[in-house]
Amino acid sequence: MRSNDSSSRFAILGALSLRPASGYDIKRFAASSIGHFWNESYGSIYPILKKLAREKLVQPQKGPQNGRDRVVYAITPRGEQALREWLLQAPRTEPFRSEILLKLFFAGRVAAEISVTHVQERKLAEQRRLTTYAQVENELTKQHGSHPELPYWLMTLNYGRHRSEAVVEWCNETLSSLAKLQKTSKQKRGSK
Amino acid sequence: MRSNDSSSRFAILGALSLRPASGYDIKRFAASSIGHFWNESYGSIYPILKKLAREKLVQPQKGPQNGRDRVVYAITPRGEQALREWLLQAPRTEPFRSEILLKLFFAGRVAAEISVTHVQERKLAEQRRLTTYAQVENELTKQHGSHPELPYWLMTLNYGRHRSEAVVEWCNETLSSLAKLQKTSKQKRGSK
DNA sequence: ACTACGACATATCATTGTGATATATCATAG
DNA sequence: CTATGATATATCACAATGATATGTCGTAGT
Repeated sequence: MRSNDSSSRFAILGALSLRPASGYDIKRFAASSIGHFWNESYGSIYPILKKLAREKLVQPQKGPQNGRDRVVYAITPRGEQALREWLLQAPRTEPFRSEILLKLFFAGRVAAEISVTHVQERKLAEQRRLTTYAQVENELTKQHGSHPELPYWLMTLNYGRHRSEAVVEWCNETLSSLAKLQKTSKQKRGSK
Repeated sequence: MRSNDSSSRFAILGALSLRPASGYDIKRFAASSIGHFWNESYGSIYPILKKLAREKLVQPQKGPQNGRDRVVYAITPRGEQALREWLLQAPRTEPFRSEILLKLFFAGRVAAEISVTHVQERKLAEQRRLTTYAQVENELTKQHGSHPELPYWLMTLNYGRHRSEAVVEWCNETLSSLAKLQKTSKQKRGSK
């Protein structure tokens, strides 16, 4: 029955609590701001917006706003209330599904070099993320240095930083483990 | 068109590459072994098993095996080949959707105490995970100390350890940030 | 001998989300 | 004046979840 606990609707409601926006705007907001830890696809945004409108949690603003085919939604007081109520609930434990770990678990079936490549690529990706986080933090503090919500934004950024650093560290350890595995398997082949 | 790239089918194929198993067995395997980083639900396991059987990547073994309504599947050589091919492909970057971060991003709308509670609970959960990982590592090295794939299993465990440690560290930093926020907001209320 | 319970086993379904693609408009650079 | 790229909404097949239904079997307790 409970069809109102989807977190997506609250991500959208949250975006609208910052400023009125169209589905397209929300997608771009999701891609930039909260995009580091939250994704929304058009496939959910537009249906959810209509649903929220039916429930009077958001209001489509009048008329074609630009001449464009643009529907801008604004959050209603009821919507803000719903958002606050959701914020009170304990967040769900995030589902954790890692394909690289799944492959590593079964990696005995292929050459160790394969895993080395995968781990190296992952390491690079996380390092790129780290530089992105640093840039975002810089711009954020410059442009919104006194915004009252800045501390919260920095907390989410800090999460990403810790996470990526941990993954890089893990990559290093894993690469050295894999190197050892390669050595011993070469020894075996050599002694045959 | 490409309907053969679902990772779930390879998780199942991987499980069957260890030993023949029923859908129920696979679910239990997923819940224990790879369960720390991979979940499978009955809703995918049974349909996928049938699909894999149609594609001759697995073979249902003959007859009711126990008197029970049990269908045990074994991987075929073609299935092992498909598994190895999948292992060669670069793993997808794991989708990262964190509800606690989403709530934190919008947490300015509610009292800081709310966020404190959420973060504390998360910290406890990660600490519980860490003790679990330690136990699993212990049992694994005791019971399969010389298993050739043990190093790979330990790599996946090590990932979980790094990740949870990073989250605990983040929780500590976040809790102290939140404490500061509470102080300053009390000051404001006091000076009014 | 009976029965309640928990483990075993498969199946199904509504809901949620993704990612790709289709369609169309508008601004602007060449 | 036309090609391109940003803006904007919509749709769909596919994937996955998680809850629930249905039933069997072994066995512990009475």
